[in-house]
Amino acid sequence: MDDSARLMTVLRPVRAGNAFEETVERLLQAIKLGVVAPGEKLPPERELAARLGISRVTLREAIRALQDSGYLDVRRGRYGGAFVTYTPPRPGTGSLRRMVAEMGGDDLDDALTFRLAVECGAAQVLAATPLTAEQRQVLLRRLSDLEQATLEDYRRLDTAFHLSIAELTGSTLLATTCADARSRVSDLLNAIPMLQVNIDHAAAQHQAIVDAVLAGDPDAARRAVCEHLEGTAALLRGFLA
Amino acid sequence: MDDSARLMTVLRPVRAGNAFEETVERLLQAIKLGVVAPGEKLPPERELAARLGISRVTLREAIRALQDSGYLDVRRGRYGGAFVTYTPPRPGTGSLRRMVAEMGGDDLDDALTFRLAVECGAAQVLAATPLTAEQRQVLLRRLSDLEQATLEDYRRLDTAFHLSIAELTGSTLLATTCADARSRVSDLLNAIPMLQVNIDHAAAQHQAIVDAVLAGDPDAARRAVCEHLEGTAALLRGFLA
DNA sequence: ATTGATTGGGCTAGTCTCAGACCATTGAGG
DNA sequence: CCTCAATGGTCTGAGACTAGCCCAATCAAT
Repeated sequence: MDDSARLMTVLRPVRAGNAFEETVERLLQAIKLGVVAPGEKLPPERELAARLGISRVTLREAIRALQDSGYLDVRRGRYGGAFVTYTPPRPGTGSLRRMVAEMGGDDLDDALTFRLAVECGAAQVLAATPLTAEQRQVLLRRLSDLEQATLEDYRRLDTAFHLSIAELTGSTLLATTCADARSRVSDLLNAIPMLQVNIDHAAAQHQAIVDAVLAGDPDAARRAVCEHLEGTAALLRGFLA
Repeated sequence: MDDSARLMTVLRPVRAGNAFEETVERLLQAIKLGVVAPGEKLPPERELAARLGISRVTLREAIRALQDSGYLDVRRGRYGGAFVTYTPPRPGTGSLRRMVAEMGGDDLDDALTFRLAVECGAAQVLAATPLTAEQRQVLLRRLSDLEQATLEDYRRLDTAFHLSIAELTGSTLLATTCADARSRVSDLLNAIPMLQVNIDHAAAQHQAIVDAVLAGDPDAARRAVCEHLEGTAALLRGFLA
């Protein structure tokens, strides 16, 4: 926490890896967050390369790697493309332990703290903002989508709900940061068995979050998100104890 | 806020620029945030290049650019190095308008919202954490440093105080995010004339933040940071109206 | 004055990445 | 059955970036 800590913070690596690695990471984020749902396809290579600001060659290497790993099914010709084949693996505590071991305990705490801070911050900001009728509708829509979700779609729609809160603030930076925070723990969340008790509990908390936001109560919104995320974190740690 | 918005969020450019540009940006961040104070020097090129994960050639190009722009004074030989010569320009509303025009109004709102969310989130998390005696000391030290600051050092120590809150949470991700958020508005903050009234007002708010954190009251911490940052944001917008 | 450690300055060969052009495959619509 | 638009597959030359090496300058210690 002294000045040298701040040096480490700011003078950290400029790049997380080479273009290929960063591209794989980004595509994996899109897939695992369900931004591109199973069965859907990525944008055409030319368009995607332009969006990501990389060359088609590099993009194709990344797509090839994900194809080899079983995340994508690439088809040629018109109406072809890179189709998402990935579905979250069946939860099991064994795989959870393995993933945490790979990640490292400090990194897990870091990721959970990070997510707690940015999601609480987003909810608080949104609750302090006067919302349009359209914004309220989006939020309620996400909530009802989640309530009617099948077990298959639950995680994806849960992600959509949480990310919508950040998106509705209108801050792109905040939205990308929340997406990043979520993706850092998404594998772990997917490994938690989904019990009906937990889902019901989560549903009540989601409702409380929406209520607080719509009521324009930042403190209540903060508390509701905090409670929800700490519940999830506790569940996670419970399977590790 | 529909699904296409989420596509834009996740499938954004992988890289903000080439290695040279990103390195210049990072060094500028270290200088403008005062992580390397005026008169101090950057780490030796070899060490710095290793930390940033780039080659010495690229680093030297970036340093050269900052030297040409008057941010650094580079001296050879033992006890040489790249010394920071930059000091924040004298505030003036004219330069502020120009900078905002360059930045774009939407980007300004984005940056301010982002900063509000992450700093409130950090303070809330820290207040919810049981602090060690050492952590309390660090926080109090930063506060007293700021209270005794000369006009010359005020901005730098104000930055140090705010960043310490995120650092004390122990989350590297949160610390880097807060540093990033601050650097996005630092030029604008530096352009605001510093009136004694505002400094006194800010001092009281800083004290309120520390009180809430030490008292372990997340809601109060959130409110205190929110009030403080919205005061600054209002001041900023005031000079633009 | 000499020496030695530390630091910036510069060169080269090799790898990564890119832009752009062209080829191959697919399938809907005429 | 043909055609054509959309899409993935491939190649090439140029530029960006890197690792590693050696040179040049500076200054405290001797």
